[in-house]
Amino acid sequence: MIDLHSGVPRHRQLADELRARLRAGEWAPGARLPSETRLSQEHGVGRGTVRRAVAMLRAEGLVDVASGRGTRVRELVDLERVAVPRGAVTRSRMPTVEERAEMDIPEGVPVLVVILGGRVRGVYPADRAEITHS
Amino acid sequence: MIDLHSGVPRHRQLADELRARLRAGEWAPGARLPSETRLSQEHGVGRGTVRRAVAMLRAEGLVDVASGRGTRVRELVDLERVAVPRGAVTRSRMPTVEERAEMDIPEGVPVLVVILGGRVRGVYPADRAEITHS
DNA sequence: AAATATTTGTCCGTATGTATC
DNA sequence: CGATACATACGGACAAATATT
Repeated sequence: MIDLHSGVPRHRQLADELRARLRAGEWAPGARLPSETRLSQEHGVGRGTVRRAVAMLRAEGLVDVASGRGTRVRELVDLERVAVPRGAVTRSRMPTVEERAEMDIPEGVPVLVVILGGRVRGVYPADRAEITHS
Repeated sequence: MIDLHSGVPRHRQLADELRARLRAGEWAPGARLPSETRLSQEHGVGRGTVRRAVAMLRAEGLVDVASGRGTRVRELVDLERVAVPRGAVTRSRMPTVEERAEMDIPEGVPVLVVILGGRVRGVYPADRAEITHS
């Protein structure tokens, strides 16, 4: 329940609640969450506030949102194993807009950057790849 | 210049412009960008639109925003080297809210997750650590 | 130290557009 | 085609944090 006088922003309270319910498995991967309008009515907040809450979950990589189709729990795919040799260095960061477009990386998904000999040897979306050290 | 009829959302156009100016080095790390009100006036868009644009840059890890203090270019710190043995696996994802609070991870910064023998051996903020394979 | 100005944060209502069912 | 659902954008109003005078 959202407390209007707790000092905690309403969109944050709503995000916290939805996150907890997601973790509890209330919605299976691929399942749809209630619409923004519905959440707005049920929680007694404006739709803008709902959108801010959902935006947080998106940035955390928990859900996918598509226009006209609703908000869905992100489905996990098997990770491709990328083997790297000794001496390689792995970093991570958020993708550039160009990378997101070219590699079709959804919101809230970082990239793994493999560096060897000071040179970038590969950039991999973290929702589809993991680095193994051989 | 923002084109009202290009079909590209205005907050995206503004984010693109600011990102380009950031890349060009117009503001040094730690320097302040113009205030939201100023950007709003200069570009002829509402403040809400400016905030959405800046929110994109935040999610990309490019800037830090603090209430009353403005928007600043994120400063890069030296990366701590975390050495992992052969057979280790490295993944990346966005941190949970708990991790963000406990480890003081800013917006737009993923975590590196090191797994060994199927068990999580470490979680490191990607703006302060890199994985080396020894 | 105190008052004032600036700057970001929150939230609402409203309107319109676009995508999907 | 209509109904539903998300996307964009504005304006207004305060609140809270910080900076300035």
